[in-house]
Amino acid sequence: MASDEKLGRPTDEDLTRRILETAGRLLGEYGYAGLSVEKVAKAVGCGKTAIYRRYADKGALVAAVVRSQVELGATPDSGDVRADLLEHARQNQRNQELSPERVHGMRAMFEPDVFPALWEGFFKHRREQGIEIIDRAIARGELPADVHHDIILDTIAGLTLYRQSVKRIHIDERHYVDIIDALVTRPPRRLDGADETGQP
Amino acid sequence: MASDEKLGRPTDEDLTRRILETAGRLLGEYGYAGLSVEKVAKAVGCGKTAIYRRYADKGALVAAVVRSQVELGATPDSGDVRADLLEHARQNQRNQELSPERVHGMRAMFEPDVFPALWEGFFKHRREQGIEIIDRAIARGELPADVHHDIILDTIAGLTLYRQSVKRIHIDERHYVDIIDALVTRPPRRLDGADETGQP
DNA sequence: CACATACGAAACAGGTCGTATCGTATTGTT
DNA sequence: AACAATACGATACGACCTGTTTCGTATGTG
Repeated sequence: MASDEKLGRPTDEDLTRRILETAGRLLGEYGYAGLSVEKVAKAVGCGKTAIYRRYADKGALVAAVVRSQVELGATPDSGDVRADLLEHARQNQRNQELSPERVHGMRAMFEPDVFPALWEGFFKHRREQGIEIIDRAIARGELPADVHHDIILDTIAGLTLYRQSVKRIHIDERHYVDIIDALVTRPPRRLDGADETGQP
Repeated sequence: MASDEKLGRPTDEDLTRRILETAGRLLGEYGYAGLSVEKVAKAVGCGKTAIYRRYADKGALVAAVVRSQVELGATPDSGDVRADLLEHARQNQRNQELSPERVHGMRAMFEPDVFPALWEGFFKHRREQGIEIIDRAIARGELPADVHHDIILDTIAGLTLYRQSVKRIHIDERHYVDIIDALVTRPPRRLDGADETGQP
Protein backbone atom coordinates (compact mmCIF):
# COMPACT_ATOMS: atom_id res chain seq x y z
CA MET A 1 0.00 0.00 0.00
CA ALA A 2 3.02 2.25 0.04
CA SER A 3 2.34 3.35 -3.52
CA ASP A 4 -0.73 4.32 -5.51
CA GLU A 5 1.12 3.77 -8.76
CA LYS A 6 -0.38 1.11 -10.96
CA LEU A 7 1.68 -1.82 -12.04
CA GLY A 8 2.88 -2.44 -15.56
CA ARG A 9 3.25 -0.11 -18.49
CA PRO A 10 1.10 2.97 -18.00
CA THR A 11 -1.62 3.93 -20.46
CA ASP A 12 -0.42 6.42 -23.02
CA GLU A 13 -2.56 9.46 -22.29
CA ASP A 14 -1.32 11.25 -25.34
CA LEU A 15 -2.55 8.36 -27.43
CA THR A 16 -5.91 8.66 -25.74
CA ARG A 17 -6.02 12.31 -26.71
CA ARG A 18 -5.12 11.52 -30.31
CA ILE A 19 -7.79 8.82 -30.49
CA LEU A 20 -10.51 11.19 -29.30
CA GLU A 21 -9.34 13.95 -31.58
CA THR A 22 -9.15 11.75 -34.66
CA ALA A 23 -12.44 10.01 -33.92
CA GLY A 24 -14.07 13.42 -33.53
CA ARG A 25 -12.77 14.54 -36.87
CA LEU A 26 -13.93 11.40 -38.66
CA LEU A 27 -17.26 11.48 -36.88
CA GLY A 28 -17.86 15.02 -38.08
CA GLU A 29 -16.91 13.96 -41.57
CA TYR A 30 -18.81 10.71 -41.98
CA GLY A 31 -21.39 10.58 -39.21
CA TYR A 32 -21.90 7.73 -36.76
CA ALA A 33 -22.76 5.01 -39.23
CA GLY A 34 -19.87 5.97 -41.47
CA LEU A 35 -17.37 5.99 -38.64
CA SER A 36 -15.35 2.84 -38.24
CA VAL A 37 -13.03 1.92 -35.42
CA GLU A 38 -10.61 0.51 -37.93
CA LYS A 39 -10.39 3.81 -39.78
CA VAL A 40 -9.78 5.62 -36.53
CA ALA A 41 -6.99 3.22 -35.62
CA LYS A 42 -5.52 3.56 -39.09
CA ALA A 43 -5.65 7.35 -38.99
CA VAL A 44 -4.18 7.50 -35.53
CA GLY A 45 -1.55 4.94 -36.43
CA CYS A 46 -2.37 2.55 -33.61
CA GLY A 47 -4.04 -0.82 -33.33
CA LYS A 48 -7.70 -1.46 -32.66
CA THR A 49 -6.60 -3.00 -29.40
CA ALA A 50 -5.64 0.38 -28.02
CA ILE A 51 -9.12 1.73 -28.72
CA TYR A 52 -11.08 -1.25 -27.46
CA ARG A 53 -9.04 -1.31 -24.27
CA ARG A 54 -10.23 2.22 -23.52
CA TYR A 55 -13.81 2.02 -24.72
CA ALA A 56 -16.08 -0.98 -24.57
CA ASP A 57 -17.56 -0.42 -28.02
CA LYS A 58 -18.10 2.12 -30.73
CA GLY A 59 -20.94 3.76 -28.83
CA ALA A 60 -18.75 4.35 -25.79
CA LEU A 61 -16.03 5.79 -27.99
CA VAL A 62 -18.41 8.24 -29.62
CA ALA A 63 -19.93 9.18 -26.28
CA ALA A 64 -16.44 9.95 -25.02
CA VAL A 65 -15.74 12.00 -28.12
CA VAL A 66 -18.83 14.14 -27.72
CA ARG A 67 -18.24 14.44 -24.01
CA SER A 68 -14.66 15.55 -24.62
CA GLN A 69 -15.80 18.25 -27.03
CA VAL A 70 -18.28 19.66 -24.59
CA GLU A 71 -17.78 21.54 -21.40
CA LEU A 72 -19.97 22.29 -18.44
CA GLY A 73 -18.67 25.61 -17.18
CA ALA A 74 -19.69 27.37 -14.02
CA THR A 75 -23.31 28.10 -13.20
CA PRO A 76 -23.93 31.78 -13.99
CA ASP A 77 -24.90 33.86 -10.96
CA SER A 78 -24.99 37.56 -11.76
CA GLY A 79 -28.05 38.49 -9.70
CA ASP A 80 -30.13 39.03 -12.84
CA VAL A 81 -32.10 36.10 -14.20
CA ARG A 82 -32.05 37.41 -17.77
CA ALA A 83 -28.29 37.69 -17.77
CA ASP A 84 -27.91 34.26 -16.17
CA LEU A 85 -30.19 32.57 -18.67
CA LEU A 86 -28.43 34.32 -21.52
CA GLU A 87 -25.11 32.98 -20.33
CA HIS A 88 -26.71 29.56 -19.94
CA ALA A 89 -27.88 29.75 -23.55
CA ARG A 90 -24.44 30.90 -24.65
CA GLN A 91 -22.94 27.82 -23.03
CA ASN A 92 -25.45 25.61 -24.83
CA GLN A 93 -24.58 27.18 -28.12
CA ARG A 94 -20.86 26.97 -27.57
CA ASN A 95 -21.19 23.28 -26.82
CA GLN A 96 -23.15 22.53 -29.94
CA GLU A 97 -21.31 24.93 -32.15
CA LEU A 98 -17.70 23.85 -32.04
CA SER A 99 -17.22 24.03 -35.78
CA PRO A 100 -19.63 23.95 -38.70
CA GLU A 101 -18.53 20.59 -40.00
CA ARG A 102 -19.18 18.91 -36.67
CA VAL A 103 -22.90 18.81 -37.16
CA HIS A 104 -22.73 15.06 -37.67
CA GLY A 105 -20.93 14.81 -34.38
CA MET A 106 -23.70 16.59 -32.54
CA ARG A 107 -26.33 14.55 -34.28
CA ALA A 108 -24.54 11.39 -33.30
CA MET A 109 -25.56 11.96 -29.72
CA PHE A 110 -28.99 10.66 -30.68
CA GLU A 111 -27.64 7.19 -31.38
CA PRO A 112 -29.17 4.63 -29.03
CA ASP A 113 -25.69 3.45 -28.04
CA VAL A 114 -24.50 6.96 -27.34
CA PHE A 115 -27.32 8.83 -25.73
CA PRO A 116 -27.63 7.19 -22.29
CA ALA A 117 -24.02 7.95 -21.41
CA LEU A 118 -24.43 11.54 -22.49
CA TRP A 119 -27.60 12.01 -20.53
CA GLU A 120 -25.94 10.97 -17.33
CA GLY A 121 -22.65 12.69 -18.09
CA PHE A 122 -23.95 15.93 -19.48
CA PHE A 123 -27.61 16.77 -20.04
CA LYS A 124 -28.63 15.98 -16.50
CA HIS A 125 -25.93 18.25 -15.14
CA ARG A 126 -26.84 21.05 -17.50
CA ARG A 127 -30.43 20.83 -16.37
CA GLU A 128 -29.40 21.09 -12.73
CA GLN A 129 -27.45 24.24 -13.49
CA GLY A 130 -30.52 25.76 -15.13
CA ILE A 131 -32.75 24.79 -12.22
CA GLU A 132 -30.35 26.57 -9.91
CA ILE A 133 -30.49 29.76 -11.97
CA ILE A 134 -34.27 29.78 -11.83
CA ASP A 135 -34.49 28.88 -8.15
CA ARG A 136 -32.27 31.81 -7.31
CA ALA A 137 -34.46 34.07 -9.44
CA ILE A 138 -37.50 32.87 -7.52
CA ALA A 139 -35.73 33.60 -4.22
CA ARG A 140 -34.98 37.11 -5.45
CA GLY A 141 -38.59 37.58 -6.51
CA GLU A 142 -37.77 37.84 -10.21
CA LEU A 143 -39.93 34.88 -11.05
CA PRO A 144 -43.11 33.56 -9.45
CA ALA A 145 -42.75 30.52 -7.21
CA ASP A 146 -44.91 28.32 -9.43
CA VAL A 147 -42.85 28.90 -12.56
CA HIS A 148 -42.23 25.79 -14.68
CA HIS A 149 -38.46 25.38 -14.59
CA ASP A 150 -38.22 22.73 -17.25
CA ILE A 151 -40.40 24.41 -19.81
CA ILE A 152 -38.20 27.49 -19.64
CA LEU A 153 -34.97 25.54 -19.86
CA ASP A 154 -36.22 23.18 -22.53
CA THR A 155 -37.42 26.07 -24.64
CA ILE A 156 -33.96 27.61 -24.57
CA ALA A 157 -32.15 24.31 -25.10
CA GLY A 158 -34.60 23.22 -27.79
CA LEU A 159 -34.13 26.39 -29.77
CA THR A 160 -30.40 25.85 -29.84
CA LEU A 161 -30.74 22.17 -30.66
CA TYR A 162 -33.19 22.79 -33.46
CA ARG A 163 -31.14 25.56 -34.97
CA GLN A 164 -27.79 23.84 -34.79
CA SER A 165 -28.71 20.23 -35.48
CA VAL A 166 -31.65 20.59 -37.81
CA LYS A 167 -31.27 23.90 -39.58
CA ARG A 168 -27.55 24.43 -39.13
CA ILE A 169 -28.04 28.14 -38.58
CA HIS A 170 -26.24 30.12 -35.95
CA ILE A 171 -28.33 32.08 -33.48
CA ASP A 172 -27.55 35.72 -32.98
CA GLU A 173 -27.24 36.43 -29.30
CA ARG A 174 -29.86 39.16 -29.51
CA HIS A 175 -32.45 36.54 -30.42
CA TYR A 176 -31.73 34.76 -27.18
CA VAL A 177 -32.29 38.07 -25.40
CA ASP A 178 -35.71 38.35 -27.03
CA ILE A 179 -36.75 34.81 -26.19
CA ILE A 180 -35.50 35.02 -22.62
CA ASP A 181 -37.27 38.33 -22.21
CA ALA A 182 -40.50 36.77 -23.38
CA LEU A 183 -40.05 33.76 -21.09
CA VAL A 184 -39.25 35.85 -18.01
CA THR A 185 -41.92 38.45 -18.69
CA ARG A 186 -44.67 35.87 -19.11
CA PRO A 187 -43.28 32.82 -17.36
CA PRO A 188 -44.92 29.44 -18.00
CA ARG A 189 -46.50 28.01 -14.85
CA ARG A 190 -46.43 24.56 -13.30
CA LEU A 191 -49.61 22.61 -13.63
CA ASP A 192 -49.06 20.21 -10.77
CA GLY A 193 -46.32 19.46 -8.32
CA ALA A 194 -44.88 16.55 -10.24
CA ASP A 195 -41.14 16.80 -10.67
CA GLU A 196 -39.73 15.83 -13.99
CA THR A 197 -36.25 15.05 -15.12
CA GLY A 198 -36.76 12.99 -18.25
CA GLN A 199 -34.87 9.92 -19.49
CA PRO A 200 -36.33 7.32 -17.09
CA MET B 1 -50.31 5.89 -76.40
CA ALA B 2 -53.71 4.41 -75.94
CA SER B 3 -52.89 3.34 -72.44
CA ASP B 4 -51.09 4.90 -69.49
CA GLU B 5 -50.73 1.50 -67.88
CA LYS B 6 -47.18 0.39 -67.28
CA LEU B 7 -45.91 -2.77 -68.83
CA GLY B 8 -45.09 -5.91 -66.92
CA ARG B 9 -46.11 -7.10 -63.51
CA PRO B 10 -47.17 -4.17 -61.34
CA THR B 11 -45.47 -3.36 -58.06
CA ASP B 12 -47.25 -4.90 -55.10
CA GLU B 13 -48.40 -1.86 -53.16
CA ASP B 14 -49.54 -3.96 -50.26
CA LEU B 15 -46.01 -5.32 -50.02
CA THR B 16 -44.71 -1.76 -49.98
CA ARG B 17 -47.02 -0.99 -47.09
CA ARG B 18 -45.87 -4.07 -45.17
CA ILE B 19 -42.23 -3.17 -45.75
CA LEU B 20 -42.68 0.33 -44.36
CA GLU B 21 -44.71 -0.93 -41.44
CA THR B 22 -42.26 -3.64 -40.50
CA ALA B 23 -39.22 -1.42 -41.00
CA GLY B 24 -40.84 1.18 -38.76
CA ARG B 25 -41.40 -1.37 -36.04
CA LEU B 26 -37.85 -2.68 -36.18
CA LEU B 27 -36.44 0.83 -36.37
CA GLY B 28 -38.29 1.79 -33.22
CA GLU B 29 -37.04 -1.34 -31.54
CA TYR B 30 -33.37 -1.35 -32.51
CA GLY B 31 -32.56 2.12 -33.84
CA TYR B 32 -30.93 2.95 -37.14
CA ALA B 33 -27.64 1.17 -36.60
CA GLY B 34 -29.39 -1.93 -35.32
CA LEU B 35 -31.80 -2.08 -38.22
CA SER B 36 -30.84 -4.40 -41.04
CA VAL B 37 -32.46 -4.70 -44.42
CA GLU B 38 -32.16 -8.45 -44.22
CA LYS B 39 -34.09 -8.56 -40.97
CA VAL B 40 -36.81 -6.44 -42.49
CA ALA B 41 -37.04 -8.76 -45.48
CA LYS B 42 -37.10 -11.78 -43.20
CA ALA B 43 -39.82 -10.31 -41.00
CA VAL B 44 -41.90 -9.26 -43.97
CA GLY B 45 -41.36 -12.60 -45.67
CA CYS B 46 -39.97 -11.16 -48.87
CA GLY B 47 -36.56 -10.95 -50.50
CA LYS B 48 -34.09 -8.11 -50.18
CA THR B 49 -34.65 -7.51 -53.87
CA ALA B 50 -38.13 -6.20 -53.23
CA ILE B 51 -36.77 -3.63 -50.79
CA TYR B 52 -33.80 -2.49 -52.83
CA ARG B 53 -35.97 -2.08 -55.89
CA ARG B 54 -38.08 0.42 -53.96
CA TYR B 55 -35.38 2.24 -52.03
CA ALA B 56 -31.86 2.93 -53.18
CA ASP B 57 -30.30 2.16 -49.81
CA LYS B 58 -30.98 1.83 -46.12
CA GLY B 59 -31.07 5.59 -45.66
CA ALA B 60 -33.76 6.01 -48.28
CA LEU B 61 -35.77 3.22 -46.69
CA VAL B 62 -35.63 4.84 -43.27
CA ALA B 63 -36.43 8.25 -44.71
CA ALA B 64 -39.50 6.73 -46.35
CA VAL B 65 -40.46 5.11 -43.05
CA VAL B 66 -40.29 8.35 -41.12
CA ARG B 67 -42.02 10.20 -43.90
CA SER B 68 -44.81 7.63 -43.92
CA GLN B 69 -45.33 7.97 -40.19
CA VAL B 70 -45.59 11.72 -40.38
CA GLU B 71 -48.26 13.89 -41.82
CA LEU B 72 -48.40 17.47 -42.92
CA GLY B 73 -52.00 18.41 -42.33
CA ALA B 74 -53.67 21.62 -43.38
CA THR B 75 -52.26 25.00 -42.43
CA PRO B 76 -54.34 26.30 -39.51
CA ASP B 77 -56.23 29.52 -40.29
CA SER B 78 -58.62 30.45 -37.51
CA GLY B 79 -58.07 34.19 -37.60
CA ASP B 80 -56.25 34.09 -34.25
CA VAL B 81 -52.49 33.70 -34.31
CA ARG B 82 -52.35 32.08 -30.89
CA ALA B 83 -54.83 29.42 -31.91
CA ASP B 84 -53.05 28.84 -35.22
CA LEU B 85 -49.64 28.46 -33.60
CA LEU B 86 -51.10 26.13 -31.00
CA GLU B 87 -52.49 23.92 -33.71
CA HIS B 88 -49.15 24.08 -35.50
CA ALA B 89 -47.46 22.92 -32.29
CA ARG B 90 -50.04 20.17 -31.87
CA GLN B 91 -49.20 18.92 -35.34
CA ASN B 92 -45.50 18.92 -34.47
CA GLN B 93 -46.17 16.95 -31.36
CA ARG B 94 -48.42 14.45 -33.07
CA ASN B 95 -45.75 13.80 -35.66
CA GLN B 96 -43.04 13.18 -33.14
CA GLU B 97 -45.23 11.38 -30.66
CA LEU B 98 -46.64 8.44 -32.58
CA SER B 99 -45.92 5.95 -29.84
CA PRO B 100 -43.51 5.90 -26.93
CA GLU B 101 -41.33 3.14 -28.28
CA ARG B 102 -40.76 4.97 -31.54
CA VAL B 103 -38.26 7.36 -30.03
CA HIS B 104 -35.48 5.60 -31.91
CA GLY B 105 -37.41 6.12 -35.08
CA MET B 106 -37.63 9.83 -34.55
CA ARG B 107 -34.00 10.06 -33.59
CA ALA B 108 -33.05 8.19 -36.74
CA MET B 109 -33.99 11.23 -38.75
CA PHE B 110 -30.65 12.73 -37.72
CA GLU B 111 -28.69 10.12 -39.62
CA PRO B 112 -26.65 11.71 -42.38
CA ASP B 113 -28.17 9.34 -44.93
CA VAL B 114 -31.69 10.11 -43.78
CA PHE B 115 -31.84 13.78 -43.01
CA PRO B 116 -31.52 15.43 -46.43
CA ALA B 117 -34.53 13.61 -47.81
CA LEU B 118 -36.58 14.52 -44.77
CA TRP B 119 -35.60 18.15 -44.95
CA GLU B 120 -36.86 18.43 -48.49
CA GLY B 121 -39.85 16.19 -47.96
CA PHE B 122 -41.02 17.47 -44.63
CA PHE B 123 -39.23 20.11 -42.55
CA LYS B 124 -39.14 22.64 -45.35
CA HIS B 125 -42.84 22.28 -45.92
CA ARG B 126 -43.63 22.56 -42.23
CA ARG B 127 -41.63 25.76 -42.06
CA GLU B 128 -43.58 27.22 -44.97
CA GLN B 129 -46.84 26.48 -43.19
CA GLY B 130 -45.57 28.32 -40.11
CA ILE B 131 -44.41 31.28 -42.16
CA GLU B 132 -47.89 31.50 -43.63
CA ILE B 133 -49.50 31.56 -40.19
CA ILE B 134 -47.27 34.41 -39.09
CA ASP B 135 -47.64 36.37 -42.31
CA ARG B 136 -51.39 36.30 -41.95
CA ALA B 137 -51.05 37.45 -38.35
CA ILE B 138 -48.92 40.38 -39.53
CA ALA B 139 -51.53 41.24 -42.14
CA ARG B 140 -54.20 41.25 -39.43
CA GLY B 141 -52.05 43.45 -37.23
CA GLU B 142 -51.60 40.78 -34.54
CA LEU B 143 -47.83 40.82 -34.94
CA PRO B 144 -45.44 43.60 -35.93
CA ALA B 145 -44.12 43.53 -39.47
CA ASP B 146 -40.52 43.07 -38.40
CA VAL B 147 -41.20 39.94 -36.34
CA HIS B 148 -38.64 37.15 -36.76
CA HIS B 149 -40.64 34.29 -38.24
CA ASP B 150 -38.03 31.62 -37.87
CA ILE B 151 -37.13 32.34 -34.28
CA ILE B 152 -40.77 31.93 -33.30
CA LEU B 153 -41.24 28.75 -35.30
CA ASP B 154 -37.92 27.25 -34.25
CA THR B 155 -38.66 27.96 -30.61
CA ILE B 156 -41.89 26.02 -30.86
CA ALA B 157 -40.40 23.21 -32.93
CA GLY B 158 -37.29 23.01 -30.77
CA LEU B 159 -39.28 22.68 -27.58
CA THR B 160 -41.12 19.72 -29.01
CA LEU B 161 -37.96 18.18 -30.42
CA TYR B 162 -36.07 18.56 -27.17
CA ARG B 163 -38.88 17.17 -25.08
CA GLN B 164 -39.76 14.23 -27.27
CA SER B 165 -36.38 13.17 -28.58
CA VAL B 166 -34.07 14.09 -25.75
CA LYS B 167 -36.13 14.00 -22.58
CA ARG B 168 -38.91 11.73 -23.76
CA ILE B 169 -41.49 13.73 -21.84
CA HIS B 170 -44.87 14.67 -23.22
CA ILE B 171 -45.81 18.33 -23.28
CA ASP B 172 -49.10 19.35 -21.80
CA GLU B 173 -50.94 21.51 -24.27
CA ARG B 174 -51.28 24.27 -21.71
CA HIS B 175 -47.52 24.71 -21.74
CA TYR B 176 -47.65 25.42 -25.44
CA VAL B 177 -50.30 28.04 -24.69
CA ASP B 178 -47.92 29.70 -22.23
CA ILE B 179 -44.95 29.69 -24.60
CA ILE B 180 -47.00 30.92 -27.54
CA ASP B 181 -48.49 33.63 -25.39
CA ALA B 182 -45.01 34.77 -24.40
CA LEU B 183 -43.81 34.70 -28.01
CA VAL B 184 -46.78 36.62 -29.36
CA THR B 185 -46.86 39.12 -26.52
CA ARG B 186 -43.17 39.95 -26.82
CA PRO B 187 -42.32 38.87 -30.33
CA PRO B 188 -38.65 38.50 -31.30
CA ARG B 189 -37.62 40.96 -34.01
CA ARG B 190 -35.64 40.59 -37.17
CA LEU B 191 -32.17 42.03 -37.09
CA ASP B 192 -31.65 42.40 -40.78
CA GLY B 193 -33.56 41.56 -43.93
CA ALA B 194 -31.70 38.35 -44.64
CA ASP B 195 -34.00 35.46 -45.31
CA GLU B 196 -33.10 32.15 -43.83
CA THR B 197 -34.30 28.68 -44.49
CA GLY B 198 -31.51 26.49 -43.17
CA GLN B 199 -30.01 23.32 -44.64
CA PRO B 200 -27.97 24.88 -47.46
C1' DC C 1 16.10 -9.60 -12.43
C1' DA C 2 10.70 -10.79 -12.30
C1' DC C 3 6.27 -9.02 -12.93
C1' DA C 4 2.38 -6.56 -14.85
C1' DT C 5 0.46 -4.02 -18.15
C1' DA C 6 0.12 -1.39 -22.76
C1' DC C 7 1.03 -1.66 -27.48
C1' DG C 8 0.86 -3.09 -32.74
C1' DA C 9 -0.11 -6.65 -35.92
C1' DA C 10 -2.73 -10.12 -37.47
C1' DA C 11 -6.21 -13.54 -37.81
C1' DC C 12 -10.84 -14.65 -36.83
C1' DA C 13 -16.19 -15.45 -36.74
C1' DG C 14 -20.33 -13.24 -37.36
C1' DG C 15 -23.03 -9.78 -39.29
C1' DT C 16 -24.19 -6.25 -42.79
C1' DC C 17 -24.60 -3.68 -47.27
C1' DG C 18 -25.54 -3.51 -51.82
C1' DT C 19 -25.13 -6.09 -56.33
C1' DA C 20 -25.88 -9.74 -59.44
C1' DT C 21 -27.97 -13.87 -61.13
C1' DC C 22 -31.25 -17.35 -61.39
C1' DG C 23 -35.92 -19.23 -62.31
C1' DT C 24 -40.78 -18.07 -61.53
C1' DA C 25 -45.08 -15.19 -61.35
C1' DT C 26 -48.02 -11.67 -63.11
C1' DT C 27 -49.45 -8.19 -66.01
C1' DG C 28 -50.60 -5.88 -70.81
C1' DT C 29 -49.98 -6.32 -75.89
C1' DT C 30 -50.10 -8.49 -80.30
C1' DA D 1 -51.97 -18.23 -77.42
C1' DA D 2 -47.54 -16.38 -77.59
C1' DC D 3 -44.75 -12.49 -76.24
C1' DA D 4 -42.44 -8.64 -73.88
C1' DA D 5 -41.75 -6.41 -69.66
C1' DT D 6 -41.56 -6.22 -65.08
C1' DA D 7 -41.91 -7.86 -59.99
C1' DC D 8 -40.74 -11.38 -57.01
C1' DG D 9 -38.02 -14.94 -53.86
C1' DA D 10 -33.83 -17.31 -53.32
C1' DT D 11 -29.14 -17.45 -53.33
C1' DA D 12 -24.44 -16.32 -53.74
C1' DC D 13 -21.06 -12.83 -53.73
C1' DG D 14 -17.25 -9.23 -52.46
C1' DA D 15 -16.31 -5.70 -49.54
C1' DC D 16 -16.53 -3.89 -45.24
C1' DC D 17 -17.32 -3.62 -40.21
C1' DT D 18 -17.49 -5.16 -35.25
C1' DG D 19 -15.49 -7.03 -31.39
C1' DT D 20 -12.38 -10.94 -29.70
C1' DT D 21 -8.28 -13.36 -29.44
C1' DT D 22 -3.47 -14.40 -29.87
C1' DC D 23 1.19 -13.29 -30.44
C1' DG D 24 5.52 -10.97 -29.79
C1' DT D 25 7.34 -6.58 -28.14
C1' DA D 26 7.76 -2.30 -25.37
C1' DT D 27 7.62 0.13 -21.02
C1' DG D 28 6.92 0.69 -16.53
C1' DT D 29 7.55 -0.98 -11.00
C1' DG D 30 9.67 -3.59 -7.06
